[in-house]
Amino acid sequence: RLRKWQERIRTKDAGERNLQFALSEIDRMASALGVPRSVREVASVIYRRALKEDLIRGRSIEGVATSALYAACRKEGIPRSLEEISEVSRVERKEIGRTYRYISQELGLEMKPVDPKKYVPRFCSELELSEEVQAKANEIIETTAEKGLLSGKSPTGYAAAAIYAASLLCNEKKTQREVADVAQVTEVTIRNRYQEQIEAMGIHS
Amino acid sequence: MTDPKETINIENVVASTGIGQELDLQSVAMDLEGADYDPEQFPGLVYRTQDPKSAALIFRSGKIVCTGAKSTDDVHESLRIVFDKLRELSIEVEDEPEIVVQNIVTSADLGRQLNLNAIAIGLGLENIEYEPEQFPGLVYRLDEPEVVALLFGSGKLVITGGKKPEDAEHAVDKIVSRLEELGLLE
DNA sequence: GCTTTAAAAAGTAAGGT
DNA sequence: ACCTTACTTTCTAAAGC
Repeated sequence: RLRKWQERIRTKDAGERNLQFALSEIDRMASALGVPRSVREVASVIYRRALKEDLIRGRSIEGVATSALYAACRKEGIPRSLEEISEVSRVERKEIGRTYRYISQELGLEMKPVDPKKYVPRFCSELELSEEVQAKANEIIETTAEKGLLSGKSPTGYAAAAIYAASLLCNEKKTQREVADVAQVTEVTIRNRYQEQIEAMGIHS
Repeated sequence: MTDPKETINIENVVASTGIGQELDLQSVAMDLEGADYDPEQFPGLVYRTQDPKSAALIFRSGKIVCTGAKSTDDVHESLRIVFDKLRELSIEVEDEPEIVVQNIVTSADLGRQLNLNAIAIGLGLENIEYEPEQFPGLVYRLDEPEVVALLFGSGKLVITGGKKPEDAEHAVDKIVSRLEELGLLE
């Protein structure tokens, strides 16, 4: 019947419009975050897979699009924290987190936990810290993580503390507040992680 | 070495039951002191017992959910108190309503620190959820017994979703042996 | 899906002193 | 800097939206 045919067209158009909306949202957020085009493409692929696997039912298009971008950043090794992602999305942090966990699980993305070292280059450049500080921060993260200090800790707070410690050790001191602001964590978290890290590194200061 | 099973502690028991009679919650709320009833917000009336400490959710259908008790015995004792309170309001309550335990939350201690990153890889990323940016615990779902375990860096863990106290013991046994064969304990 | 109730684990956060 | 309170995760039943 003609009506069924029209309905199919209408549905197809609606689906097409939704997909275009999702992809344009991914593009808009990716631009706002300043991530490379390759990440937007990975995010688009993840979104299309989620669509194909019918994972959007009961969830908002924007939520899935945002989560796909969050996952893509991690997959490409240039993670943005949920806090940073939520600043360019109209979906709240908690919803992005739970949607990400859902699509990650359903699509079998097998995402490894974020390595704090992945945040070092970006945070250090925002703080205008030298390569020497970056190398020192990476060393602190590597060494203390091997000793088991990383379990359960947020990657951003962990990276922030190591950067703070490295800036002190390299005589390029940044205050806890400055580091806390770029990493979007509190000074309390930096203080706590910093104390554990310098103790594990056997540094007196 | 202390057997992790010895460290198991029941933290919460959830059970459901019913008095086999419909209730007018509005009048129960009026007569029962300490009752919280806001049907606009939630259809159940909340009544808390002090000893044993628990919270009972009483519904219009006469069905009741009891949560917060530290043992199955405490669940029975708490519900006995709730039943008596309702009888004092001259509401008919069956002599011994059937009480079904729906969930038991347990905590335990493996006695050694855990490298959650290594455990996440070892158990298989497809079998766990570990997002330290969102929550410090690693979520591990077991098929037998059908429970969920939350593993922490300290070596402590939480087991939930079980219906019998033995479920937690079996779960701890399986987790310990799994981590041992992966060489991730000690 | 949400609403409410309880409880533990450990990390993070916010407000007050 | 401390302390307290509170939110994140997991589970489960109930009735209703």
